[in-house]
Amino acid sequence: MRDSVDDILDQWARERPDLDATPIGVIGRMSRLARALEARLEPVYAEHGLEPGWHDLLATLRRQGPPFKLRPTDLTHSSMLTSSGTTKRLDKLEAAGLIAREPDPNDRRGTLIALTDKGRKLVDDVTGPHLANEARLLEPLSQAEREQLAGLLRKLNLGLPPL
Amino acid sequence: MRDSVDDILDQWARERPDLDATPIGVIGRMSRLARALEARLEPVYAEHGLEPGWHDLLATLRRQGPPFKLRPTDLTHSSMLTSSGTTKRLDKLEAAGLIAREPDPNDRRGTLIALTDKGRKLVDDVTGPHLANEARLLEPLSQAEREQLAGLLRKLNLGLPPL
DNA sequence: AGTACATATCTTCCTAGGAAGCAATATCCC
DNA sequence: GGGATATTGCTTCCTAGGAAGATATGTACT
Repeated sequence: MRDSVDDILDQWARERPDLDATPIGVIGRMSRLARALEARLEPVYAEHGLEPGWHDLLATLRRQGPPFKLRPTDLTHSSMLTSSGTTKRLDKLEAAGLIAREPDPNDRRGTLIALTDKGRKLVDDVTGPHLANEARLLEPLSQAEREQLAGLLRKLNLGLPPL
Repeated sequence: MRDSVDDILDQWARERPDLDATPIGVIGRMSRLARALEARLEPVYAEHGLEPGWHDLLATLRRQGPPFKLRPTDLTHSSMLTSSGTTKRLDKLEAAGLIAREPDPNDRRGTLIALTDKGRKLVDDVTGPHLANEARLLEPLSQAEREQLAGLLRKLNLGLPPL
């Protein structure tokens, strides 16, 4: 079976036979696939009233375990946002009553972000359906193929050159 | 070797042992990796004065072969943008003299987007270095692993449920 | 031919997030 | 201890792109 990236590779082979376009078979597919997958995660978020990106942040707090607190800096790193992006996303989540800001007792510059009870309940409600949805998206692959894919992605990730 | 997603999976196993979080090992890694890879493509674009996303559009025109023309609708699909996003991106590329809009002789509603000579030269200059950069990013994987990864991504892509 | 519906592109309006910069506090190093 | 430097979180400003809608044209069906 061929996909649209195979067509792209054929076009390059015809138009620029001097170039080796095969990296597109990996990187091009991954860019497109990542976006296509994310688009298929959003409906489950939306069913629970979550904007895209909110679950990622709430889940990061949730999986720390009690007391479900992190500094904004930590959330910035885990969410791959900039600090200004994190501030804005936290503003929304705070306005929705899902997180609360409190002063960091160990650093008077800092703030701690805490899951509220409401946020905790919400993330606990949505994470099950969310993971079931992700599992559904992976159904085209066998269990062995999923593990193989995860392993290749890990290897590539660990070998990434610094930016 | 473990990566940061392995830590995330451990956290979920501890906090929510009732859930199967393993899909994150594929989908979470892919989302993060796709963004990390894209960030590492941008410096090469920037060296040639291209904004992110411009190369994708110019390359789509280039690999069609002569006369290097497509309708905006086609570009919308290939770039995974909406039509309004495409219009704006085309505005920028037109202002930069890299593409030209001309009336579609076969459809009076339509427009054809054509690579200008300048656009053609630019995309021909940048695609080589761009592909070399992509190849560099894939160096952590052996040739066999790259093919395996491309195959798994293709399979997953082809099996994706409709949105 | 004419009516209904579909499609192509662009426009308007809006928002998420980035870049740069700021004030407060912390850390380092002599 | 005290001055230089780093870090924290936020603010301001800006832009890329989405959603919804408008307009013009094409297509299908009677």
